[in-house]
Amino acid sequence: MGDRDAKNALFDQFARVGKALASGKRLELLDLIAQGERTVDALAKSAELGLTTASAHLQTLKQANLVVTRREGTKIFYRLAGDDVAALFALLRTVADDRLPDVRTAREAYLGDDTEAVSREELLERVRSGRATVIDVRPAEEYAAGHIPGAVSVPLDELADRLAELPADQEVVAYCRGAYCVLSHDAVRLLTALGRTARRLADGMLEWRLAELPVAV
Amino acid sequence: MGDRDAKNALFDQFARVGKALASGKRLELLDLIAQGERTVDALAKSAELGLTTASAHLQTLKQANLVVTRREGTKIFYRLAGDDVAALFALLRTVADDRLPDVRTAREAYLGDDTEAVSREELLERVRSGRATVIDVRPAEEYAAGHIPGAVSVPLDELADRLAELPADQEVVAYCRGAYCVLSHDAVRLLTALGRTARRLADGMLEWRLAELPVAV
DNA sequence: ACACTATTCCAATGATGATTGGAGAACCAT
DNA sequence: ATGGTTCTCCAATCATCATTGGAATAGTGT
Repeated sequence: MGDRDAKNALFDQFARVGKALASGKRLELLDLIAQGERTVDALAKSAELGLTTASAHLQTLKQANLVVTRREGTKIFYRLAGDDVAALFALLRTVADDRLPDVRTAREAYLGDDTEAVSREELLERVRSGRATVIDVRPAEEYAAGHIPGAVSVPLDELADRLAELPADQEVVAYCRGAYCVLSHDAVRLLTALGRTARRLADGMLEWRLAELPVAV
Repeated sequence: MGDRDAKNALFDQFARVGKALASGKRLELLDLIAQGERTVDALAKSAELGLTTASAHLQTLKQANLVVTRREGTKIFYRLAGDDVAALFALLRTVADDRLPDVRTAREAYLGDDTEAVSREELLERVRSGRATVIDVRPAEEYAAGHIPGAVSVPLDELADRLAELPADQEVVAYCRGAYCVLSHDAVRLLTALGRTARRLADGMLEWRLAELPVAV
């Protein structure tokens, strides 16, 4: 047998990444950061956390080297250390969803009634043939940090007001952050209630990027 | 914005999986369980943990549904809930290794001086052309639970005694549990010290299985 | 029924993590 | 320099987790 202390040290090092992923708040911050770099203040507001609490969690993520920071004046921007981190995050959620019945329950409670989904392939095909309008319903800054080519930014809060911009005779496909983002679900429910034909991308920008599909900036 | 409580509940559910992965001891248990089902007692001994401590950690893994149990008489066998869990575990280690310099340090300290490695493809090619003898240096019960086709079980403890079984004019390729398993490193160092030509598989059975290469039982 | 084995449950202790407000540090603008 | 902004550090409190020995449970063999 190899040296016990050295083995413990190695596995404790692996556990640092596990520990970073061991809090719902941190996972929510990661979910936001995965959409593009954000400041501490913006992240705290989006995740509805106190500034110091958010900062403490971000420090934890930073010490696990899952995120890196960039300073610009008084602001500090956090972004993912790499796409391997996004892949790990996505796999964690998939495993949780596949293994834990409570995740399915919580997901259904959060996302609401299921709406019709289209796959990434179907979306690409619809865009190519001009048969659908693709809208990005995330906040504008996330769209700016990278979006599906051809998609129009229509943040969910503006959707009802900007309905006229969307062709009434065409299907609308909405997408947002990822498989557990509520925005596209809300968008489809809103559009359907207003008499439009709408569907949502089954997952979102996170999975799109991980599938190495083209991203526009 | 969606319902805050529901969103917190969802992310806290995801975090259950993270929490399960947030301990070096549990990761070591997972590493062992990934090689095939084992009893609590066997796992406690292999990981050098107290029985109740091991049981408590196994309960944690079980409550996260990363492992499942099977009873046989008085014994309870733990095994992985699925290969998705193995993939998550492997990705966690890869990300940790790529991101945390301390992991590299701890790995080098544990595995010792680096020995020459062959890729999975090279191993397959060498076996096919009969140019190498492949030995599985894990404990016999792990070999029994599944091994590389054509490999011979020579647990590390028996290697020195069973040297005569290995053709002296052929290269030996040793493999063990995975990329962070010390056994194949020790085997190569031992064989080289005894004048044999030996190399090790770059990773191990965990990665072999995840690559969906054939497994013999 | 009884002893025996394997494992979990329980309770107690110590260790680690989360959250918060307030102070401090880095930077910018005037 | 001074004041304003953004964020981190510090210290205190509370909550959660790890570890342990001993009791309890489930099953086997006599």
